[in-house]
Amino acid sequence: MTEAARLRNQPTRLLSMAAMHADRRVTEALATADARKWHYAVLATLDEFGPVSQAELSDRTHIYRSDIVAVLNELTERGMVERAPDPADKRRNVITMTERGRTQLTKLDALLADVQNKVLAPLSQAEREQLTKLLTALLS
Amino acid sequence: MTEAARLRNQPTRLLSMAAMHADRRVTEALATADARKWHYAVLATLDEFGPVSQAELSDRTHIYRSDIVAVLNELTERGMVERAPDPADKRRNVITMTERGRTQLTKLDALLADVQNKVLAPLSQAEREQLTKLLTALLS
DNA sequence: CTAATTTCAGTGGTACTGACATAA
DNA sequence: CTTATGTCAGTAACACTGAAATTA
Repeated sequence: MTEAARLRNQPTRLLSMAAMHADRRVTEALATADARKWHYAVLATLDEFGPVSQAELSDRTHIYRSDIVAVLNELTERGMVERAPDPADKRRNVITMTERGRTQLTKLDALLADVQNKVLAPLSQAEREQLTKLLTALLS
Repeated sequence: MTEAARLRNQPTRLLSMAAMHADRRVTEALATADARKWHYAVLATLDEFGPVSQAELSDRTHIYRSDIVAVLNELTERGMVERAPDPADKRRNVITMTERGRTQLTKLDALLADVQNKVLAPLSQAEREQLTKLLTALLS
């Protein structure tokens, strides 16, 4: 059943649909490891920048400060990060990744690498680079 | 403040971010006309295919049947569509666009054309076509 | 009896706002 | 006094599930 031409011809709609399709696959893959996108973003950030405050985590992942709280609650429950008050600034918490978090991150990396391959399967290597270039330009 | 390299290097994340950026602009533009994406999808579909049932509307727009109900309630309140029982099949409703709906659609078309231009501004004409081609390939 | 249509109720991840207490 | 941080409460659009009543 065909879409209206007006809808088909909106580039932003095409972009949304492609993103949704890709996101569904990412979400499915992460779900097999009891994780979701925000969990990955936080773990990857902690791995690269070491122990940081929630505010910095928010700035680096672009997850709102108010939303970081719940993500960290979930990751703490799962034993993947630890939340401790910062002695140097009592307003802050210092978030540290645990060994278990590191193991999880490695697992999620593998799952995501697989998703990228599957999602980008219809494109050649040159086309993948072209896509990255074009999308990056859109965000500048 | 930089993102972790692991995050930057996920093409699906880049795709999501570009789509979100575009979607925000679309949403903002439609909001100035008291509309949202689903409203436009329904009006555009009615314009192209004439009066149809809610089920067909759902199939053509990819909005779930259960969600079409609320969208149609909103469009009916605004006097842009009319919902009448189908005499030929009493299970169905026939949805018809009103004159006011047609006027609104024209307005939304203009708003969206403007958004497409603004969002795609960083790309040349050739690049826009390339992007469309690549995104279409991702969806096949 | 089976299948399609509309509707309602509800969930879940994400994006985003506003307010508040605490501490710098 | 102002600003930053963490937290909570709540909203909104969207994607999706399940079930119920009606009718084909």
